[in-house]
Amino acid sequence: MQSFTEENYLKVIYHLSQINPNAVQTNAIAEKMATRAASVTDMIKKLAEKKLVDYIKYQGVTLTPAGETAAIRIVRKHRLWEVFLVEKLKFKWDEVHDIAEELEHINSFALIERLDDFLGFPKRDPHGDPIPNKEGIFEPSENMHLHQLGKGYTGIIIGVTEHSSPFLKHLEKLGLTIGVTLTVQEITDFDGSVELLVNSKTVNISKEVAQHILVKK
Amino acid sequence: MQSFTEENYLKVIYHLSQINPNAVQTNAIAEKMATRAASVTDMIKKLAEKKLVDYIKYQGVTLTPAGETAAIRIVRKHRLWEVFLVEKLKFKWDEVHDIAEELEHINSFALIERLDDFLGFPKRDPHGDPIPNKEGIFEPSENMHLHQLGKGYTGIIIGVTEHSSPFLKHLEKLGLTIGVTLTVQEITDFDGSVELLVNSKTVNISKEVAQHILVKK
DNA sequence: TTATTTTTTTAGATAAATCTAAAAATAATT
DNA sequence: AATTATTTTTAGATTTATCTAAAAAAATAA
Ligand SMILES: [Mn+2]
Ligand SMILES: [Mn+2]
Ligand SMILES: [Mn+2]
Ligand SMILES: [Mn+2]
Repeated sequence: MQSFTEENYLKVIYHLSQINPNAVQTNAIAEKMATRAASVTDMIKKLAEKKLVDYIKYQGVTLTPAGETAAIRIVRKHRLWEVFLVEKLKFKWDEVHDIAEELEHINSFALIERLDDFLGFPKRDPHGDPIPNKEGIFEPSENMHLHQLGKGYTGIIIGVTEHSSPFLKHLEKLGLTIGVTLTVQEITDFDGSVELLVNSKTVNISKEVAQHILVKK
Repeated sequence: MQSFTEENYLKVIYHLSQINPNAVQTNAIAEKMATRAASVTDMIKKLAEKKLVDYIKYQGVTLTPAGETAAIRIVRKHRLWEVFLVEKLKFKWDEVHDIAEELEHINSFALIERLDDFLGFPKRDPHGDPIPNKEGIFEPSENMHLHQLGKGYTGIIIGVTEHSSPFLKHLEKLGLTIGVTLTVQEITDFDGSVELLVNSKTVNISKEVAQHILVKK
């Protein structure tokens, strides 16, 4: 078993290696964990000792298969708890992250399997992120960022790649929530902002916002 | 805020001072926490520093009002989570304690209030223990141990004062679960064992078992 | 290729929670 | 009241996860 701290490191390394498939840098981990590079080096050595990461000095880390399994288990728990909080306890999608950040460390196999059952085996969390099954397998899906959808195309919002409360509240105000259908009317050359048609109304969003919305055609 | 460890100490001190209203002894805490007396002394000093306990060297500890409030908050969380695990996730009453022991430390006021709402504001946990309300108030109730009920009297099981899995499984096998009506037919002089009538069948239990069942007339 | 900047690691400290062994205080027995 | 037994505390270590400051390596720029 891992400590909470070790689990948080594993999850951060996992997420960073999703974004960039190369070895994960010490500094990148330090920033995500809001800690110091020296602390990261200490912890990496410990995780390497436990065979959860492969580590070469000055060359960053990658998860071993055991490390990835552990990381995915935590991601699974985090996302299932988020579904519980939104679906059952009626939290808003911008309120659940911090609580799930604690709940993900509760250590009981039976608990998470029963929770999954209770929730009806959901495939995505409230932010559209996929939930791996018991074996750690993600359902394949073809998403793209709204920014890349192209003028004239219609898509359905299936997720977001930014989870901060201000961003999520902003989307909600604009009516851009999961499952909503939209059409790209215009992409401005000047600043990359995007004009959308949503429920027969025109909505303008910045390039930055568009880059954090996932859609499928 | 308190650490998990501090919270566990506060809860143990609270429970011990319920059983015996005098100051709680260092050794009693050490036994319950499965730790050493020296460690308890260290932690007591820290809790006294934080004004959560009153402490006189060699004279044991008592909770301050702030300490009691903190302890009751943890008890509330523990018991509400147990209700969730049994009522919603279909765990057995002997399986929930260890999981609740972790969940009780999740730190979110909104979470516990919404959970309480979701569960329909239960008044007792799966073992019959009372759940304090948001303000820390317990509903008054007049229980007695089955052992003290007296020959010929009829009562309803409302709780247990022993939470180990073997004990709870034993009760279940005997049909002695919460809400069941029973009549005392005989109390044996020799060993204090009790003969009960439960659902028109005779059930014999030892004195030790009878001492851990709470009933009301 | 040399110099500069950035990244990463080491060395050494600190704080929290624990432990063992020994000393001190209190309680119980002669 | 003196002795013995029990309980509790102190002293000093250990383990885990941090940190700062300085050294070392790697990457970038001149
Ligand atoms: Mn976490
Ligand atoms: Mn999420
Ligand atoms: Mn606990
Ligand atoms: Mn209980």
